[in-house]
Amino acid sequence: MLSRDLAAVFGALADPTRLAVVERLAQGPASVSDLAMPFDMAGPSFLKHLKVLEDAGLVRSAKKGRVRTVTLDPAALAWVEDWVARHRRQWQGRLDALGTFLEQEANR
Amino acid sequence: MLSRDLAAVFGALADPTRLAVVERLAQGPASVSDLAMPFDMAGPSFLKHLKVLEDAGLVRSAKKGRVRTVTLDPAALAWVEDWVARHRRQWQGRLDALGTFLEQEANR
DNA sequence: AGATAACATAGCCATATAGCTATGTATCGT
DNA sequence: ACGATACATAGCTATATGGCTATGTTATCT
Repeated sequence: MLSRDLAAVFGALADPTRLAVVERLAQGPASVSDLAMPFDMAGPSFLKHLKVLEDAGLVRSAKKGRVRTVTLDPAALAWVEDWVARHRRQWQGRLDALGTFLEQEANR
Repeated sequence: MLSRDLAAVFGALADPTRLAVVERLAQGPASVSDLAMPFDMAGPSFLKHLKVLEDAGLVRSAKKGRVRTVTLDPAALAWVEDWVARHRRQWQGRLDALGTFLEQEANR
């Protein structure tokens, strides 16, 4: 279904570097070099990670002068949270129904 | 930090096949062949996907006779939901703070 | 104007991933 | 006992991913 794009979002989060970048961005926007600083990684390698995050819709960016500022886009995170919450609830519902069933069985 | 394992969970969900399997399992446990049926894929290929899900802790399984039954493990999903919710909230807090700031500026 | 800074692009390389076929093993049905 | 069923394992292949260096482009600084 829509699982194709959702899979891309999960894929973007499936890497320690990108996960750390998202965590950092949750505290506010930052430039590319600020974001790259904590990582012992060549520039181009890091830029690829940013591209993955942006392609997945987790991040937006705009360039002013020679510095590009990156911002978290909450839409993708909201989507992930919603999907996970829905399936957790559904599973929880199953468990509750099973509990009721076992209870009924016990009272016969 | 703990990001390493969380990345593995995201990685397990970063594939349409595995995502669909999780969706199916949210409705209740199923055997390997039941799970595999919707997919036009060779048996061993599908088994690899199940192994990825199980290694990531998203799924548990037990074999009885010749059939292995697979069950969703809610712990990993809970973890994902918690992480996403935390960072969304943090980001939302930033936005709210910015709103307050702009409002104060407007009133001077 | 020239040097430096901040990305951006191109292209290479090693490993990981996702698929396959062929074959093996342990149950189950008759 | 024997064939069929339900996984499991081994090993191959093609493409994707994540890293690098080298080089280019566009602002900013002095």
